[in-house]
Amino acid sequence: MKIVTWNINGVKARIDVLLHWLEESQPDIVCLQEIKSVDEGFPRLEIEAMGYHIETHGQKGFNGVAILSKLRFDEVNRGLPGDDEDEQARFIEGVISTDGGVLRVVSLYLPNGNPITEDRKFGYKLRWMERLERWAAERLALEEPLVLAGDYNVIPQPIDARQPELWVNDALYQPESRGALRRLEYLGFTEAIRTVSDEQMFTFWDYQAGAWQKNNGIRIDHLLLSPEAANRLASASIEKHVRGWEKPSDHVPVAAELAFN
DNA sequence: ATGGTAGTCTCACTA
Repeated sequence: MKIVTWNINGVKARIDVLLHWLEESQPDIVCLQEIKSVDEGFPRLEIEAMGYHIETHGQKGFNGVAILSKLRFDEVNRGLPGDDEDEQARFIEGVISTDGGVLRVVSLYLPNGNPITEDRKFGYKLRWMERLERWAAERLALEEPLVLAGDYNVIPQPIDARQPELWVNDALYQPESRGALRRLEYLGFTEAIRTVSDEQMFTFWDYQAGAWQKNNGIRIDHLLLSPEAANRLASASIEKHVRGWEKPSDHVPVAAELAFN
């Protein structure tokens, strides 16, 4: 069971790239972020023609998440609980039945949080992370295979940035952001990429200032596995080459293979 | 300190 997270930065502008990547990568489940589309605008026909079920949680212009799955959904929940005032589309959970039992998958787009001087940005990010931690603690109690996949907008460690000194005033690298991610992981999650390699790897290169050409990247897209999912982890990888394609997203797909039969 | 790029029912905002 190949599960992938990918911040696609606009699904309508990226549909040709997405279809080409699906053909090449052959994922079973794809968690997309920043679809930047309302649900009715999602280009579902072409993707369904490749055998995927699609569940979206979109909004106009910004944000928006989706899950594509070769297996059908038994249940779908939209929105992160804990704040009825929060109207940003950043969270969708799908429950899928496999031959090896139930699998719970989340596609999340954590707030960027910049600038750190504005509560409506950085405060919102930290409060969102508190809500995510509470939600995750509840779900872990189910003792099911659970994958929290997404753009976390957090650089976990200095090694996860080519030039960490450039990020010291950025919301993605604040001690509060990194501490909140660490607390989430310490509930009992295994981070897939760091389980298979200690090397420096990136998942995002800015469009600006030749970041890709200079390999000036950061690692902010993560797959967090519950113990029951981590037990099944066979491999994990970053599909870096996709950043070099025509009209790319600024993020690349991050994949984990779980044994599910 | 600035600007560099990309996407979106923008004429600004988000990243």
